[in-house]
Amino acid sequence: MLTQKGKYAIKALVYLAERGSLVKTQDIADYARIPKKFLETILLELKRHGLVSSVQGATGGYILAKSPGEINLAEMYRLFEGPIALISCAAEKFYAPCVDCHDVNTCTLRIAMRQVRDQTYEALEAITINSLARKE
Amino acid sequence: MLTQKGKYAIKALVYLAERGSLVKTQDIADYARIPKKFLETILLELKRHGLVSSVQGATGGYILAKSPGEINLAEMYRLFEGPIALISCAAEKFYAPCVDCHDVNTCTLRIAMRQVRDQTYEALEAITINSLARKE
DNA sequence: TTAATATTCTACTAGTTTGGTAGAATTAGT
DNA sequence: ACTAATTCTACCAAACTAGTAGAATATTAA
Repeated sequence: MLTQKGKYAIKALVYLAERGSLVKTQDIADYARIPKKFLETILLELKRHGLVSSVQGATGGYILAKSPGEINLAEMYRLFEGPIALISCAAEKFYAPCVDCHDVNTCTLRIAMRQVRDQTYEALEAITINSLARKE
Repeated sequence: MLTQKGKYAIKALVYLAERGSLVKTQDIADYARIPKKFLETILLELKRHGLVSSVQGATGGYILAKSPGEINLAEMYRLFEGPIALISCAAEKFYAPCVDCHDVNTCTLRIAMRQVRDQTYEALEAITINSLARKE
């Protein structure tokens, strides 16, 4: 399951994609029903990762820094949740060997979990912020 | 990511499948490198769910209660980790509506996450304890 | 019948993660 | 200068994770 934080991050990006221009934190919080203070920390994190950019001051706010079609949920998952794989030795970006594994190369669980990861990755990668945004 | 507990549970079942007869907790713990006391609680949980059965006393131990081909990782995931879906409103067995959702029927995130769930489910369901066991 | 060895059961615990909040500092438009 | 926004650091309660402790019970073998 996604954390609330990860879910909020996705919803915030989708709303920014729908608006397409500078949006105040308060507006996002109201629309997506996210506690404003919590949303602030999430937006800062998104900014640090280059997904949004901000304008300071009284007329400031946030705006997408990348095309919404270029942000997919596999990337988002990794940012907020960590490895897509269910065990670290089956991960692509977060690979780490199992401590309790006898032989990494012949571990049947690792091989099976790698296939699960690949399937899940494909599904997540196919979903972009743009595909989630409501266009009218 | 799987919890250690869930991973241990799978490894224990796989080892029981490989042995095919009554096995002492200590043997499983040694082979699968699981803290024995922790493994005890896991085996009890597996027993309560009908996946293993036990024999008490000095020559006791655990044995699979179902055919290893009939236990798949989707079932195991649900027992030890919860919903396969990444958000509860996209879950099949653990469905729960989102508090912060505007309209469940048109929520684009729910629809997309349902596809992710379906893909992941298919992959997990295809893996059985038998397919993970090493036969010689 | 008693010692040995196994499962069973309940409770506890240290550490980490989650889902936030508080409050002050900074920035920019009017 | 005032107002309203972002930025930054620190904090916190509750839940979850990964176990451990210890006693009770069941069975076998001597």
